Amino acid sequence: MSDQAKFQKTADFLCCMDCIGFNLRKANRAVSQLYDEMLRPTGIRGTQYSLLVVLKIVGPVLVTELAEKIVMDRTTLSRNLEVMEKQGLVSVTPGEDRRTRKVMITEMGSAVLSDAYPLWQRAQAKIRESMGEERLQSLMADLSALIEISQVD
Amino acid sequence: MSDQAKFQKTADFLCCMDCIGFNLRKANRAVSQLYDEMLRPTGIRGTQYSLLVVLKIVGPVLVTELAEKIVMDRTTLSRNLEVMEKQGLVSVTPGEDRRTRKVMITEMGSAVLSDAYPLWQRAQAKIRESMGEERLQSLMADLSALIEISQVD
DNA sequence: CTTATAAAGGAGTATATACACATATTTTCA
DNA sequence: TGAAAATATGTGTATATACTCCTTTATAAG
Repeated sequence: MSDQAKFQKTADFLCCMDCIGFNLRKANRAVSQLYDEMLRPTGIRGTQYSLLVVLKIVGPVLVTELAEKIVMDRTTLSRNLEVMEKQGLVSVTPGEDRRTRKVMITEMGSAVLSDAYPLWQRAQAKIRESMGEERLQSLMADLSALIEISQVD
Repeated sequence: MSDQAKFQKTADFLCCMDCIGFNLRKANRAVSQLYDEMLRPTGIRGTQYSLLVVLKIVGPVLVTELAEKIVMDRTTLSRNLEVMEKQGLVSVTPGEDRRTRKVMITEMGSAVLSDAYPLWQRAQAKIRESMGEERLQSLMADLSALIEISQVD
C-alpha cells in the first residue's frame, strides 16, 4: 500500500452497504411505491393519506404542533399542506394567536379518506401477512427506536 | 350510527397509525437527517454518499443496472447522478451499446468519499451503539424482507 | 432485409424533503 | 412601558423521488 491515494481500498467500503440510512431509504422507496400504487384510484399518495388520518384523529391543530407530532420538518409539512389545500382535502385558517395557522381536514378530505381506507388496508394486509404479526411489531418498535436515537441531537 | 357520513368513525382510523409506510417514512426522515448532518462538512448528503460507495465497489455500471441494484427508480437515479456529475463526483460516458450510458466514480468522488467515511462511521456507530448489534441485524433483515414483499407486484 | 418489438435513456411534471433566511406576533423583563 | 427574546410561520433554493410520454438504438420476426 505505497500509493497514498489508495489508502482506502475498495474493500474498506464494503461495510458501508450496511448503512442504516441507505437501507432505510431503499425500503422506504419500495414500500412507499406499494402504498402509492394501491391508493392511486383515490388520487392521493401515502403521505397525504397519513396526513388525513392524523388530522381526522387529532382534529384542528397548529402547523408546528402537527409537524412535531409526525416527526416532519415544519416547512416540509407546510409545503405538503399547501398542495392538499389546493386539492380541497384540508383547510388552513388563522388561529387565535395571530402568528399561527390552524389546520383541519375538510368534508371532502374525510370522504376521500373513507374511500382510501379499504385500499390502504389492502396494502397494509399484504405486508402484514407476509411478515407476520410478531415480526411486524418488532419492526415497528425498531423504527420508533431509530427515531428516538436520531432525534436526540 | 344513523348518519351515513359518519359510517367511518374517527376511532376507525386509529389503526392507520400503525401504517408501515407512515412509520417507515417517519424513521427515514429522522435517520436521513442524522446522516446528512454528520456528512455536512463534506458537502454531500447521505444519498450521495451511498451512491459513491456503490460506484466504488461495483465499478463502471450502466444506469438501469445500477438503478435495479439499489432499488431506485431509473429516472430518480438519473436525476441524482446529474447533480453529482455537475459536482464532479461521478462521470457519465457513452457505453458500447449506443443506447447506454456508463457511470463511474471520479478521482474527486473517491477523495470526497474517503473524507466522508469517518463521518459516516460516526453516524453509523451512534445508531449501532444505541440499538445493539443483534437488534440491528434483525432490523436489516426486516428491511430486506419489506423490499422483497413490496417489489413482488 | 424490412418491419415490429424490446430496451435504454431523456424530458416534463409533480410531490416530498429540509436548510437558511426573513417576517410577523407575542412574551419577557429591565 | 419599551426593548429584547422567543415563537409561529413564510420564502428561496436545492436535493430526492417517481410517473408518463418520447426518442434513439438494438434485436427479433416475417
